[in-house]
Amino acid sequence: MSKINIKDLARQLNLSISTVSRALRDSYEISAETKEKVFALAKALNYQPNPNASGLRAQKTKTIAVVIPEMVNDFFSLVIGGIEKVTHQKGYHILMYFTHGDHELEVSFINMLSNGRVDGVLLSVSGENNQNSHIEELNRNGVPLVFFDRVCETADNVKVTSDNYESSITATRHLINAGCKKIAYLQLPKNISIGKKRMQGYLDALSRYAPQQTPLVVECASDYDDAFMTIKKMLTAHRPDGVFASVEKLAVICYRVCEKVQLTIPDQVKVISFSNLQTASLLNPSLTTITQPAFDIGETAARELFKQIDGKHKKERRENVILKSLLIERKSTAVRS
Amino acid sequence: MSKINIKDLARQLNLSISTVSRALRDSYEISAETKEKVFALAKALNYQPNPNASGLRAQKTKTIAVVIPEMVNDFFSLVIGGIEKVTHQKGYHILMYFTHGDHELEVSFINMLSNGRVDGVLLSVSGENNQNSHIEELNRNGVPLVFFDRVCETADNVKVTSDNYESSITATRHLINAGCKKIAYLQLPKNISIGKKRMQGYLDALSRYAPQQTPLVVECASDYDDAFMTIKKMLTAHRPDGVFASVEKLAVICYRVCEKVQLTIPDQVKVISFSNLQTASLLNPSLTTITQPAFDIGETAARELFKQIDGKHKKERRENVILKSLLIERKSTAVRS
DNA sequence: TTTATTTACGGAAACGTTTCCGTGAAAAGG
DNA sequence: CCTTTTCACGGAAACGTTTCCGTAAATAAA
Repeated sequence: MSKINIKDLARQLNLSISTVSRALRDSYEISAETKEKVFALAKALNYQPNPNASGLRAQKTKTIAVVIPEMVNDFFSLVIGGIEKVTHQKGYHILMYFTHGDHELEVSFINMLSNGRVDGVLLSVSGENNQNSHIEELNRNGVPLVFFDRVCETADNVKVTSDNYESSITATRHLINAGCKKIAYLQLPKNISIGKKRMQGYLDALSRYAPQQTPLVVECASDYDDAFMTIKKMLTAHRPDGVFASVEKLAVICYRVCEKVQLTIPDQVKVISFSNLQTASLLNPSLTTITQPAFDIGETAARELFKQIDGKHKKERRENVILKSLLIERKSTAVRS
Repeated sequence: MSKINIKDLARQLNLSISTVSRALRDSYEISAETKEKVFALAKALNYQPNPNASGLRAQKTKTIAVVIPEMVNDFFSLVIGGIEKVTHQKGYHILMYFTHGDHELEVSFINMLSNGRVDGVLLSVSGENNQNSHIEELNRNGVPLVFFDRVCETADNVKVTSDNYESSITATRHLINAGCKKIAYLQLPKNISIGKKRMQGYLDALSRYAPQQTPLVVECASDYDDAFMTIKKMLTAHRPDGVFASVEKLAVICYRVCEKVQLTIPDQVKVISFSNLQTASLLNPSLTTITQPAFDIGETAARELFKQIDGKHKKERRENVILKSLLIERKSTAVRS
C-alpha cells in the first residue's frame, strides 16, 4: 500500500510540491542538482503520477477509445494491432468498447465518452447509420473522432476505409471471368454504408460485364443458424455457380452449407469473400479473398486521430483516406482444369 | 464545446453543487421534487460526470487493465469476449495493453498501472516467469491482479487456467491410439509455465502409454520463417508420423510445411494442436484440436478480479481455478480406413 | 552604490467531484 | 409554548496534479 505521491517526494527531499513537480517535468527554472535528486528518488520509489489528478488538471487523459462491433474477427484484431502501434508510440492508452452490433449500446458508449474520459475516439459503427445524433453530440463536445471501415456517411468526420466499391467490382468480375453464370451475393441485414458500397459494386459489375445475369442478393441474419438456413435454402433453390460473400463470416457459413448439401467448391460453386482470415489459404479448398489492409487501416485511422488531438489548426478540412484491398486468388474460384 | 459539469447544473437550477451531486446519487436527504428536476436537466443536457474528478475523489476508476501478448489470436479474442461480458455488467471500462511477448514492455505496463489508473489488472504473462518483481510491486501497491492462461507460478495471486497437463496427456494418447509410433512435440521457446505443463503431459503420456517411443521435442522460434524452417527440417529428418503442436500457430505452420514437402495429413503424419481456431473444422484436412474454454476463462478471471475489487474481506485466501479443455476429433488424426 | 534582472524556489489556486459538517425551518414531542 | 428531532439543503475541504504568482537572494547593469 505504498502509492507514493508528489507530496511524499517533496517531504522526503525538503522541497516544495511545486518544485518537485517542475523538476519532474524538467522545467528550466529548477537547478540541475535539484533535478538530479528528484529524479533519483522518483526512480527509486517508482513514482507514477496519478493520472486522474493530472488528467483533471490538464483536461487531457492520454487515452483514446476504440469502439468496434466485435473482437473475434481477424479483421478487427489486425486493425487493433495497427491502432496500438501508433498509440503506443504516442504514449497513449487504449480503452476498448464492443457494441456487438447493437446500436443502442453504441449510443450509450459514445455518450459516455463525451466528458473527458478520452482525448479521442476511433469508431467502426454498428448498424443503421442514419441516426447519428450521438455522433453530433460528440462533435459538439469537441472530442476528436475518426471513423474506420464501417463509417457514418452523413457525419462530418474523417473516414478511413478501403476501396469497397472497386474491390467488389473486381471480385464479381473475377467470378465472371472464372465462368460463373449465376452469381449470388451474400450480405448482412444492417444496411451499413460498407455493405451498400459492396453491393453496388456487385450490381454494377454484373450489369457491366454480365448483363444477361439477374442479380441474386441474399440478406442473411446476423444469427448463425438463421444465416445457415438462409444460405442453404438459397443454394438448393437457386443453384448459383458463384457466391460472393460480403463478409468473412458468411463465407465460412457458406463453406459449411456446401459441405452439408454436398456441393463441391469450386467445381459446382465458386466462392469469393471479403476476408482477413489468417487461415484462408489452409481451408478446404483454400479461399479466394478480397483482403483489406486491416493493419494499415488501423494505423492510418490512429494517425488521423492524433492529427486532430495534437492539432494546432484544428479547423483545416481533413481528407478521408481510402486504402486499397487485394484480391488473393486461391482454389475456391479455380477453373476446372 | 459544451462539456457541462455539475456546476452548470447547479447554477441553472438555483441549487448548490452539493445538492445536485447528492440528487444525482439519489441520496435520501434530497426531496423527491428536487431530484426530479435535477434528473430531468441532467438527462436533457446529457450530463456525464467527469471521470477524472470522480476518480480522484473516490480513488476508484471503474476501469480494469487487460494485459495480453497479442490480439490476432482467436484464443485471446475469445478471452476478451468473456472479460468484456463481466466488465460491462459491472459498468467498468477496459484498458488494453499488448506486450508482443516482450517482457520489458510487460514490466513497464505493469509499473504504469500501479498508481490509480485502474482498479484491477488481468494479466497473461509473456515470457520468462522467474522475474516477477513488477508483480510484487503491484501487489505491494494493493492493486488487485488475476492471472489467466499464462500465469506466473511464483506469484501469490489467483490464477485461472485450463487443464494443460491433463489435456496434453489426452492429446498424446489420442495420437498413440491412432497408431502413431513417432510423435513430435512442437513448442515455443519461452519456457512459460503453460508450455512446461503441456510438455510434461506429452512426456508423461509417452512414457506411460508408449514407453518404446523416444520423445522428440522441437523448440520453434517465435519468428514465422524460423519456425517454418525448424519444422521443415524436423519433418524431413525425423519423419514423425504424429505431431502435437502446443500452440495453434505452430499447427498452422506445420500444415504449410506439410503442403510444401508433400506430406499428406493424416495418412503420413497426424496432427493435433491446442487451438481455438474458429475455422479448425474447415481446414484441409479439418484439424483435431484441444480447445480451451477461452470465453469461460475470460469470464472467470474477470469474476475473480471483481471479487477482489469489491472484496470486503480481502485477505481470505483465494483459490485458483482450472477449467477443462475439450478434445475435438477431426480428420487430421483420422485413422486410414 | 543603487537599480534591474535573473535564478531557484514556495504558496496557493484551480481542475470537477464527493462528502463531512453545519444550519435554518418545519415537524414532533413534552 | 418550548425543546428536540427530522428534513432539505449550502459551504467548504479534500483527492493529486500543474501552473500562475510572488519573492528572496544572487548576479548584472547603470
